[in-house]
Amino acid sequence: MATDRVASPEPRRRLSRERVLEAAIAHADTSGLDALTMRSLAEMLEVAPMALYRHVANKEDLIDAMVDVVFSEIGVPSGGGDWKTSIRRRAIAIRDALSRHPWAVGLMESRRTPGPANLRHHDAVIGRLRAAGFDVEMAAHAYSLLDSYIYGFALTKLNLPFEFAEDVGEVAQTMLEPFPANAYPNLVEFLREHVMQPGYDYGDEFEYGLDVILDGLDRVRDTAT
Amino acid sequence: MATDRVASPEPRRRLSRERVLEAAIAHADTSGLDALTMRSLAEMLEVAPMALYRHVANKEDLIDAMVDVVFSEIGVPSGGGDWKTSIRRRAIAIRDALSRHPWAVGLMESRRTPGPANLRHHDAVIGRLRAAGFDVEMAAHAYSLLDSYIYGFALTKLNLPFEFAEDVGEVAQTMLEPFPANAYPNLVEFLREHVMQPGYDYGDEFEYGLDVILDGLDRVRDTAT
DNA sequence: CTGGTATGTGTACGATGTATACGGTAGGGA
DNA sequence: TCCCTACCGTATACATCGTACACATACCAG
Repeated sequence: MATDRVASPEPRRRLSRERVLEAAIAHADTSGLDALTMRSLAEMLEVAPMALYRHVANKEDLIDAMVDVVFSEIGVPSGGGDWKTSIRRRAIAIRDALSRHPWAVGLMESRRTPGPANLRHHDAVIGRLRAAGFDVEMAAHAYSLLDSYIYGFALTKLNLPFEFAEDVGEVAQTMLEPFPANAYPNLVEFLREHVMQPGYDYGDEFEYGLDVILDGLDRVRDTAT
Repeated sequence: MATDRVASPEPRRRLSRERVLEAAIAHADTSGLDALTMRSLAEMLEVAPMALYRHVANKEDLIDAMVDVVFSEIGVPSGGGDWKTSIRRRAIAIRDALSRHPWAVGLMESRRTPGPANLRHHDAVIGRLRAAGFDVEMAAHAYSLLDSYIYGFALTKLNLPFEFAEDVGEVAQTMLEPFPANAYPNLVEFLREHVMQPGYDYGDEFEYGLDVILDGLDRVRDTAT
């Protein structure tokens, strides 16, 4: 018998929590959270489904861990410089992370057992706001406003029934088709004169709204001082 | 045989799309969207599960219709008066509707086949902004900013791991327990000096942020004119 | 080598959405 | 009054999901 257990071409690497997490995130990134079943994940890793349960307690625990990986990718806001610059950078880091990992939208704030990267992130942002001169209450206002906007933007963008200006014509067509022509004149004008224009990308709206918010917060911070 | 089919105590009302919708929304309101299964819904209505499929095409169609009911509850912004007042009222109407129907958060913007109430709502809001002097592009900015905030606030509020100031102590305790003491000093200060104060209600943050946004939009509208 | 612990497997169960075929019933024309 | 037909509710069944449980195997300490 050729029991060459050393030179086996595929050494059949041991499973680990890290490998499970990595595969789960890759799978969710490309196929969505619905497609992430314990069975499909096991197939990717070429193990039996139940093997996963030696490394994650259950699917909930798996998702908790996946979310914490996303938080760790976001990092924490840099310390020095203008508060607006560093908070702005954080907002864009979140948007980018959520655009890499769309499945995480709607999960980021819902973990009842937040991981260390999650807590570290919140701690750092609050610290940055406090250092910028926001008192505790104003920091709460600012944090709520910023995160509502950031996650809300990701949510509405994710849920947009179209992606690029090319599709949007057809989508709008099928959306409005079952209804009488001219039933929604403002909506039609809006779609035709803005959304369907070449070069339109809803994602561009993000920074505009973000700056309105940052300027508004800066103003109330000044008056409070 | 006493075949009094008239005076039967429970006339066994016929099913209808309206009855199915009403029951589905009531069930989702009290028990969440996860608990809304075709089987549990059928049980509420005292019919066999498959009876539902005479009135809704499938679960997706059911949820589409439920979302449109929520849109119809929100209504459309009033025509007259200050634009800020009517847009502010709309924002609060959405928040209230989503607080009655938390399951709808995350679904409102994702319907690929929006119902009539949905389209009517969007049409009216765009119309109100245009009438207030926003050009098409500025209306797009404003709409994106407002809705991102409104839905984002609902999302983060929904996902908050605590509800009232009483719970928050325990929740914070269990959240921070597995980590070294003083690992997250800013977070701890924030929880202790703000969130755990008597009378704290995260919901109160909504109007503060909303007004920052409305003032910001008013300012850019003025400069554009 | 030997024994024990960590890791992977096979099988099975209850829940879910829904396809398909069937049975009852209401209501309108004869 | 009777029957026919269209509609409405039912019974059964299947694929897919998360995961409990008992067993098999692989690896490491003595």
